[in-house]
Amino acid sequence: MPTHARDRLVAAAEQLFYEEGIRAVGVERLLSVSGVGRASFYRHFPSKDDLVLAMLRGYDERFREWLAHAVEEAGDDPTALFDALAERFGTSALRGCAAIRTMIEFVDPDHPLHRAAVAHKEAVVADLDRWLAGLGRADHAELAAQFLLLIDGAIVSAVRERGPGPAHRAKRIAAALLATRP
Amino acid sequence: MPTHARDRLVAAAEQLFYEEGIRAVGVERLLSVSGVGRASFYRHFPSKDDLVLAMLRGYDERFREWLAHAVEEAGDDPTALFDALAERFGTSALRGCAAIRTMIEFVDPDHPLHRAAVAHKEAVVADLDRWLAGLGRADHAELAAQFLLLIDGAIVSAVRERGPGPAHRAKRIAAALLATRP
DNA sequence: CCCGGACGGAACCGATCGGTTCCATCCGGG
DNA sequence: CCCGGATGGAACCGATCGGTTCCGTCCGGG
Repeated sequence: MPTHARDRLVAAAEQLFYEEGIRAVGVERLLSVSGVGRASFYRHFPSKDDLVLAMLRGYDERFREWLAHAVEEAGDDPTALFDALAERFGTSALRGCAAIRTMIEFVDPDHPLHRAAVAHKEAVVADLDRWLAGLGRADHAELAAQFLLLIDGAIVSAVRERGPGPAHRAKRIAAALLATRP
Repeated sequence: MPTHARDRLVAAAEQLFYEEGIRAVGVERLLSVSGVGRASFYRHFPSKDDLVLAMLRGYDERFREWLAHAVEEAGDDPTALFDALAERFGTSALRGCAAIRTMIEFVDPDHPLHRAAVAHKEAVVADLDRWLAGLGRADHAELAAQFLLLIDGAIVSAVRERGPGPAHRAKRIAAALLATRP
């Protein structure tokens, strides 16, 4: 339990936006769940969108760190990320990826929140590219894009299927891609 | 230009919900764009959600027909669907897949609109399964699920990348999958 | 010609939206 | 001890939300 109002707001935002959607959650709910006063909200964030932005920043940081840890733990095997994904899919109420959902809820490509979500995905693909290049693959750039396509496909599939199935499926595809020489 | 109020409403719904999102478009906008009176709206649809449902039904029908046509035209080659996808991605403002977006905007798995979107995806995977089984693949079920994962991954990628790139990427992956003997 | 169904316009409803303002309180450091 | 910054509560704002109701009009078939 964070003590500062700002931290409590971000925590409530992460939970509520993830479970119900951004447009679906009003400021009122955020206040009652976080226990923060209305005035304090707008002292810390000029608008609701800025809170969403803060939530996205935290998501970007945690998710990529989590991914990197999974890959590193497996001896720099990028396909290990799908095992980590499978584990995550197995837990309770999966609701997809915060960035994908933001990208889709704010579908206008010029919207700041859409752009922030896109930036997260581009950062992930850059991470993937580094790991795949580390494997000595000449086609690391294409592979990185393919891996992100598999990750996003697995996430969307998992929202509807529930369970680790889509992650295993994506891993099998990824392994097949790595098995073919470039 | 459909003459009947109901058809005009569905047409406006398809356009507006696709371009801006379901929650983002109020009944007011639907009325002014369609030129339908408020009373007529609720004469044809008990609620806004029912209009969304009607829109989804139309999307399911058209999209699957379009997919089937693309596959059939290529001599029953299922990977041809990615070429059709690439063509679609190349045009103007791609905003993703109506079903994925509905599934994500109404993320509660028990919500009728979420369920309807899931049903569409399950119908697509059933179509894929038939085509792949027609190829004589023993692993047609797994392949069908993999193909849908690739389709959804390509769509999500395309929302952020714009252009046919993700579709070509997905096709290359699909071809690699078909190249490996089961 | 006239009747009835389909329709559009507008007023209206309570609820909620995101956001502003004022005020009382609480708490820690000087 | 006391001051100041951070806070929570509540009233209030205009706008919009989804939905209901009534009424005048238009148009085609009997």
